Amino acid sequence: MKDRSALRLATLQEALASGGTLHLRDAAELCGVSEMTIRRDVNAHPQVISLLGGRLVMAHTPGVTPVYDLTEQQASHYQAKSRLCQRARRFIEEGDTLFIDCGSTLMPLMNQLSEFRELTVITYALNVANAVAVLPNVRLVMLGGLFYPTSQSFASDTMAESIERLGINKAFISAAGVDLQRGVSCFHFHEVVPKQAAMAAAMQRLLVVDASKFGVVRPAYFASVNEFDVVVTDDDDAPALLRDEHSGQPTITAP
Amino acid sequence: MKDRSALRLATLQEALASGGTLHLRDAAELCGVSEMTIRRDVNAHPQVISLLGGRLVMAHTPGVTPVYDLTEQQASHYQAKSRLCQRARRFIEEGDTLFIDCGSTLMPLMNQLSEFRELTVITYALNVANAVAVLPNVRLVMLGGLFYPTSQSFASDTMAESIERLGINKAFISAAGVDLQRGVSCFHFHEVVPKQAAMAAAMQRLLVVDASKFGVVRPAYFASVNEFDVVVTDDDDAPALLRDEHSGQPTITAP
DNA sequence: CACTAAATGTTATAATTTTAACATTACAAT
DNA sequence: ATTGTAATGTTAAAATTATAACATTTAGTG
Repeated sequence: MKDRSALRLATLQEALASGGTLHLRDAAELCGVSEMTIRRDVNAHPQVISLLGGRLVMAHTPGVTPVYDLTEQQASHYQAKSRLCQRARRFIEEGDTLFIDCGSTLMPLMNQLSEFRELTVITYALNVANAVAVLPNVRLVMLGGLFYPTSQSFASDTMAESIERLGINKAFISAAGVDLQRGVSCFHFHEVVPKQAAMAAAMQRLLVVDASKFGVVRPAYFASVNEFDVVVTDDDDAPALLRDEHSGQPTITAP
Repeated sequence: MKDRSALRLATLQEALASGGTLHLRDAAELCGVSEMTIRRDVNAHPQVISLLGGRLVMAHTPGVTPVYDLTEQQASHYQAKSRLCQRARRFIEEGDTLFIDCGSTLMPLMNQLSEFRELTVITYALNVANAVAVLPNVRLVMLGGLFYPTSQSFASDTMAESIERLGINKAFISAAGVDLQRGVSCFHFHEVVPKQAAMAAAMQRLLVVDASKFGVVRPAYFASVNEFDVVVTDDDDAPALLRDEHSGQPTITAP
């Protein structure tokens, strides 16, 4: 017998390629077989198509949910990040033009932007862009270039001058390491130019970092701590860690 | 009473940001409320999070399924689009640098790029970028600018010159209307500049359109039919529709 | 052409999810 | 404090989905 199963799988994959869901009964009708057969097909290839509440969804295809369950622990980790961003949110005002850095730290902040009437977000990160693209009240400006998967962001040789031309109210910058002596650093060198350009162009510079980043140094240095106007953090000891004789010390958010 | 509902939504969104699913009971425990409350929260915001077989999934997040049901008709419609792109795929060669236009027509083509060893994709569309970003074998170049939700694409005053600087092998262009006399057109004027610039910069220009587009004229004209080297279509009558006395007639893919 | 084995279909049953109605709690304003 | 309103919780019933066991069909083989 020919492998009709593979043929059906291909049909269903095609149907789902653009990223929707297909009800089991429709899939069965589409393939001209019983629901049970579709069930068996799909269960035999969980890495291709998954069955979720009677509906077929792609498991892995570009732009589609890998269907696995988050543990409660994983989920609560995001809660902590979310709290950090709730502090950062207090610095945003109606009508602001915000520069949003790449990384996962600032993602929860994007979910809070729907509370404003009108904002503009400038970013060079794909994940940030996606989060903002669905908000009808936020204008999105994307800085393009070559894509770097590790940071989900773009870089180009013209990015610095593109940023110079923009009017930025507040630059929200994230980092992988913060050290009073050795400065603020990140993992990837391609992030340095956009970060520095945004800081130069912005009226206010905010560093958003969780407690785990203090005393850490990463490969790519991009600024000293006192170049920032505000440090937003969830670390109770941050004020002590960042105490400095310099006059240009940033405000540190209380825990 | 404070709006705890929005807070829970943000928490759940954050938990789901990396693209998994969260069981209703875990979501309830995570937020410290009953399952019914989560149900109500989620049902009130179907465009943010959907409930699918007792599990929460993002409706829109980066690389994640928008959860709506494909009808059988829609599903087979995608099959048609997919077939169209299978024809378009035959023009791609190993190592190519491709310009990919915005719209939904060319999305199935992105799913087929993993069959190549190495490619480069240049685009100004967010949905295309998301599809390509997950392919390890494809270099992605994004053209940024202000985001236009209707076409999920970006536009800027420097895009034309950005494209001029790029070396494009093949430009895959989509359209909303194709007419021999009135030319090739799309809905939105902001798409005109990138389309024209890409066609000018490319070594080969391919128009990819399904049968429904022939004889249709849309607001924004951007090219005449014979500016294209190839017309990829699933319309059997296309050769007749596009017959022309001009010498520069494009190749038309056989049905 | 009968035989075998795999694939598919059918049915009944179990488990789960959804819905609806109503009870309870929490908050705000007086 | 008291009351009204909105939010949340609880429960039971309905609808849906999943599983398992067994019947039937189909394709390949001698």
